Amino acid sequence: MRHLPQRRAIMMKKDKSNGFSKVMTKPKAVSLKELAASLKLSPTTVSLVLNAAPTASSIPTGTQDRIFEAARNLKYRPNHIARSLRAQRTHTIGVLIPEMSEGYSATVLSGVEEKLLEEGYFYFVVSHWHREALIEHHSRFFVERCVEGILAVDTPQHHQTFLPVVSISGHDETKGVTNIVLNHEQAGLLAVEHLVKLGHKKIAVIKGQSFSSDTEARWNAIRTAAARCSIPIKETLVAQLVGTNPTPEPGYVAAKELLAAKAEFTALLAFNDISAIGAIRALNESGRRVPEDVSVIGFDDIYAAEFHNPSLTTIRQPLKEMGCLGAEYLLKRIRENQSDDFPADVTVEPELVIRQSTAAVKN
Amino acid sequence: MRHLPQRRAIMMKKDKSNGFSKVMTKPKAVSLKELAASLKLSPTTVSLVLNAAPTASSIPTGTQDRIFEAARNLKYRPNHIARSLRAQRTHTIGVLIPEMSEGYSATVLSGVEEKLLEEGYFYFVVSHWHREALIEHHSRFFVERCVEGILAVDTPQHHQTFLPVVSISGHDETKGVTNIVLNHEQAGLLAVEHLVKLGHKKIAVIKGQSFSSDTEARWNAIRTAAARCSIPIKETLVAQLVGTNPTPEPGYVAAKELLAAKAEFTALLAFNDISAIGAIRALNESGRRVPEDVSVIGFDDIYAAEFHNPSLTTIRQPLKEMGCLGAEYLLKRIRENQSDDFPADVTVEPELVIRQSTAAVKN
DNA sequence: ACGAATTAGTAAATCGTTTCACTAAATCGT
DNA sequence: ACGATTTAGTGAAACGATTTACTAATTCGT
Repeated sequence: MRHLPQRRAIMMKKDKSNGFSKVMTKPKAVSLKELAASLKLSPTTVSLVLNAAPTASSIPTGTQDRIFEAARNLKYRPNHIARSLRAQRTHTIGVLIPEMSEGYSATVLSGVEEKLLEEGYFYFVVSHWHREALIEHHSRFFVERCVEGILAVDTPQHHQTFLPVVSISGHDETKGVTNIVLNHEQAGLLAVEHLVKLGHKKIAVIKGQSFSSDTEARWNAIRTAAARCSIPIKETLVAQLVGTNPTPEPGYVAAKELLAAKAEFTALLAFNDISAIGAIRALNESGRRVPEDVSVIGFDDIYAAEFHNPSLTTIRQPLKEMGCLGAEYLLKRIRENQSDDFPADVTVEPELVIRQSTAAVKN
Repeated sequence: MRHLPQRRAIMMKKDKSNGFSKVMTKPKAVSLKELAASLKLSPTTVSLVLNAAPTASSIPTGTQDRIFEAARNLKYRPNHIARSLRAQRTHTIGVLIPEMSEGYSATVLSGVEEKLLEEGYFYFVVSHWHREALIEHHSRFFVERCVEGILAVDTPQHHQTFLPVVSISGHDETKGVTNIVLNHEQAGLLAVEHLVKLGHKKIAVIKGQSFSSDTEARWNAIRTAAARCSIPIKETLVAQLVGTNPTPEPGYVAAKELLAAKAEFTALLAFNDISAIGAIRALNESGRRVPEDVSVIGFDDIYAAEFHNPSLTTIRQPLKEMGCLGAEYLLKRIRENQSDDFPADVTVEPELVIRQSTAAVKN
């Protein structure tokens, strides 16, 4: 019995020291002051050298080397918070998205991320779920966190801040906001012409949700293109997505409506790929085959488009590139915020990707 | 030479005034000191009151009201950077993901975001593209930026930091890391039993990429479950995903391999939904129908699973919930970092979702 | 050999907040 | 009426970097 406690004590000790080393001794990051002290130099000198300030040219190479070496050995990393406070620059931007959906936002974000990391910037993302109040709320938090600019993705009417703002597919008319937008006219034309070439005359359209910022532009483009091709779109062949569900469900519902209206159509222009997928489901359920009975064309070219069954003919938006461009223009604005001649719009070109969801109309 | 500086100075001035008016007066956020000055109080008092510090109880209501009102009027917002520096708390965490873009990461992130915003935390996301060096690199940046913890999503072997770490589907054996994991045994069992009940005996399997942290656990679970059902998996019926392409393409390739091997199978267990979709494409191309000729079952239940054609039978992982849980446990660790008894694992339960990609075997 | 320029640094202010340690006046208990 | 407590605050030191304005010693040009 006497041995047992002892053994346990020993084990405990072992455990503890073990745990201690594991739970972290908290190797409290070394500060500039400590680094300087270890070198018997002033923080000033060390800072100057490590930042390669022009003033540091007077510090002899030997000293500089000592400083670099000590920094490496002690694993010194400047505290970004302190630096931000002093320099009034956080190298951080805020990104507003409707939601973390797999297709659209994620792809745009991947472009944003690539560009920003390249330039030493980090970003906060927040979703607003199409709720005005959340947009406002998050924008304020961004200001509080001292982001240097805001990138709004598919987010309309952004509330006024003094921060640089770039909007991707946002159609933000606010003065001073750069918009990264698709050439919608061309996109509409590509879509409609493709269907017309395949012999379609009765074309149905599913418009986007009323809150989606691309809805109006895309709808106008389609109408214009259709008129130009002398195939005006019939009122009865137009449905609209409803609700904030980011799945194909609203497209499914809209297509059901179109089918219920009993107006004949041989082709369907969906607002985007997600809704096209929902629409195809509805068409199949009603006994119509795609593309044999109805041709369906989507928008965006998200990953899912290629591997859906049937694979989707779609108007490709270069989403990742738009993310890159958005980040790029935002950084440009941040860096040259005295100048005023930023473009109000930067346009990217759509591309028709023909796959298996469209086919020539049956005679 | 003497004139040049002068002329440039004049031009600069013009430029500046020009930019100044247009770039919008930069309403430089008001600081605590300014707010205090406007009230003829000290910053201390104002800070105490606004933060509802216990000490502030001695400040009369009248003064408190004046302070609140002035804060509102001047739109005072405390500078988060300064606060972070002083308090040594940034209310920010870093999230590591393999890449932004597939269903997996985005869904997990939506859970993470929800939980974190609820608690007043923001997060940085970075993708590492499965590259060890990037994981290391980003982790260092996280430390530099003073994140309070790191959430690693589907990211194996995380390098040691002194920061709290929670890993989602990471199977990180490092002491002190909490893992949010699926009950893989159960998941494997659900999948295999479902197929067995449908009469399948020749079951093919597509394993995950070697770098994916779930690969091993899932494969073991499937093998164990199959053995228990007396349907051992034949070597020739096992393929593995290759490459980092986050689309269905690797699944397509793997299924092609299985088909080329000419070993008969009536059911296919894919590593995840994405690869199941690719596999179905390959099966269709080889003239096999799903589910009539081959049943296919996926994993994850990403959005696309429900609306794919045929819709995917799958083993659902509660991805969003896992994100929530990950965030929750990370915050718990951050707040109680003295204590040592955090669970090494938090297990969530899978769910069999039966849709149209599986059917009874033909006799 | 003398002033100017260069070399090798340092002290102190600053960014915007929080917080510890105070004070001076008013009020209270007895 | 007197010390103790409460009330209503304030001053100054952090947090960890950057940066401006210095100094003291050396070297240079002539």
